[in-house]
Amino acid sequence: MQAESTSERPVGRPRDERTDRAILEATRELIAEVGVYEFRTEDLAARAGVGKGAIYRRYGSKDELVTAAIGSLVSEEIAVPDTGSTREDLLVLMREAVEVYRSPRARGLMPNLVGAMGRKPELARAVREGFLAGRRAALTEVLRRGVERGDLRPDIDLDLALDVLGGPLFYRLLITGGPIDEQLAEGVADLILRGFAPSAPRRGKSTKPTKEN
Amino acid sequence: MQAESTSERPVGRPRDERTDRAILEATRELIAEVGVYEFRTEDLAARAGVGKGAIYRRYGSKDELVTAAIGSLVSEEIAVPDTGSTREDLLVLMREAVEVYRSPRARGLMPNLVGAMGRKPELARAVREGFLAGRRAALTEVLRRGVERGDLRPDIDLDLALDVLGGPLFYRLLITGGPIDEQLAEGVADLILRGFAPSAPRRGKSTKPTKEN
DNA sequence: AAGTTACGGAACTAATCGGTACCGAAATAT
DNA sequence: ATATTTCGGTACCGATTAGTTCCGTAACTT
Repeated sequence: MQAESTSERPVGRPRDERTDRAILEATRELIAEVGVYEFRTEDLAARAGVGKGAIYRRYGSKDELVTAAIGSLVSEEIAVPDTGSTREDLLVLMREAVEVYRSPRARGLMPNLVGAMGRKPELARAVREGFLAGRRAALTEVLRRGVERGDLRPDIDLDLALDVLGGPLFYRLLITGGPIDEQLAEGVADLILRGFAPSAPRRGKSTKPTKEN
Repeated sequence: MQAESTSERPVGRPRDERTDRAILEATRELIAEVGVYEFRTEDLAARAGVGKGAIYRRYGSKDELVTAAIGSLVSEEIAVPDTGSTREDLLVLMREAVEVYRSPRARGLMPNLVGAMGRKPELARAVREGFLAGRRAALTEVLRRGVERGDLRPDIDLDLALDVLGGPLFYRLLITGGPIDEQLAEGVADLILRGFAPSAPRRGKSTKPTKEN
C-alpha cells in the first residue's frame, strides 16, 4: 500500500474493455427489443458473448446496468447551424431529428424508455438531458436569431415553439405511427415561421410588435 | 337444446356485475400506478376486494385481463362543437383534451400504455381507436368547416395539423413534463390558425378570417 | 329440496429469474 | 514462480408470482 496514487495499474488481469462495450451494446439492443427491464440477464450475457460474472463484476444490479446503458445513449453534441436563413437553419435541425427518430433503433427504444421514464424520475432526467437538451438548445438559438433577424415576432412563446417543433415528431413515433419524414420537417418548420411571423405591417424596418392578442 | 336462444339465464348463481366492474377499475388503477404488467394478481384481487378465483373465472390470463381493462378505457363520444367561430371550436376541443390529459389518471396511464403499445400492436390499436380516433375526427370536422368558412387555406395538410394540435400535448405529458394548460390549448390553436391562414389577398368576397387572434 | 355456479379467502404448485459460487484458463503484477 | 484478478460457462439458491385447487357459504334454477 505504498504510494498508491489514484490511477495506477491494479494487480491481476485487467478488465477487457471490449467486454465493457459488448455488455452495454447488448443491453441497449435488448432494451429496444423487449423493454427496459423485461430481458433476462442470461440472454444479455449470451448476446454479449460474456459470462454473467462479467456483468455483475461491473454492475451491482440490473438496475445499475440499465441506468448505465441508458446513460451511454447520450447523443453527440448538436451543432447550431448558421446558414443565414432562419428557415434553412430550422430545417437542418429538423432533418437531423427526423433522421435520428426514423431509425429502427429509436423506434424500438423510445416507447420502452417513455414507459420507464414515467416510473423512474432519474431515468427521465437522463433521457431529457442526454437526448433532448442539446437539440432544444440549438433550436432555441436558431429561433433567437430568427427573432433578431426579424423573421419571427419578438414575443414568441419559446416553450410552445419548441414543443410544436418536437411534439408532432414524437407523437407520430409513439402514438399515431404516422410518417416521420422530410414533409413533417418542412411542415412544422414552415408552420412556426408563418405562425410566429412578425405581426403585420411590413413597411420599412418596423420593429413594432403590434401585439393584438 | 330446446328454445335456448342466445340470452337466457344459465343455471347457478349469476355473476355479480359489481365484481366485474371492481376488477376492471382496480386493474386500471394499478396499470396507471405501476405499469401495464407490473402488478401482482394478489394485489389486484385485494384492491378489488375479490378473490383470485373471481378474476380467473372471467379472464383466462393476465394478458386477457389487461387487454380487457385497456379496452374498457374508451372515452365517451366526442361532440363536434359548432360555435360559428373556427377558433372557438378548436379551443373547445383543445380544452377538453387538456382537461383529460391533465388528470392524474391520464398522467399515470399514458406513459405505461405507450411502452406497452410499442410491443403489443393490438393494444396500440385499442388505444388509438378508443382514445384518439374520436377527437381526431372531431378536429378534422372543425378544420374542414374552417376551410369552408375561409379561415383556413384549402390545401391545408390535415395530418400535419392534427399532429400539431395533439403532438405538443403528448410531448409535454410523456417527455418534457411541461405544463398542460389553457395557454397550451390557445397557443397551438392560434398557431394553426395563423400558420394555415389563407394565403393572402382577400379581395372580392371578404370572408374575413374571423380575425380575433 | 336438489343441483349448479359464484363468492372471498387461503393454501398450494410450478415455473421463472436475479444474483452468487465455483470451475479451469488466461492475463497481468511483483 | 507466485499472487491476483480477469475471463466464459455452469450449476445452484432463494425469492417472486401466475395460475390452480379447495374450502365453506351464498345465490340462483328447476
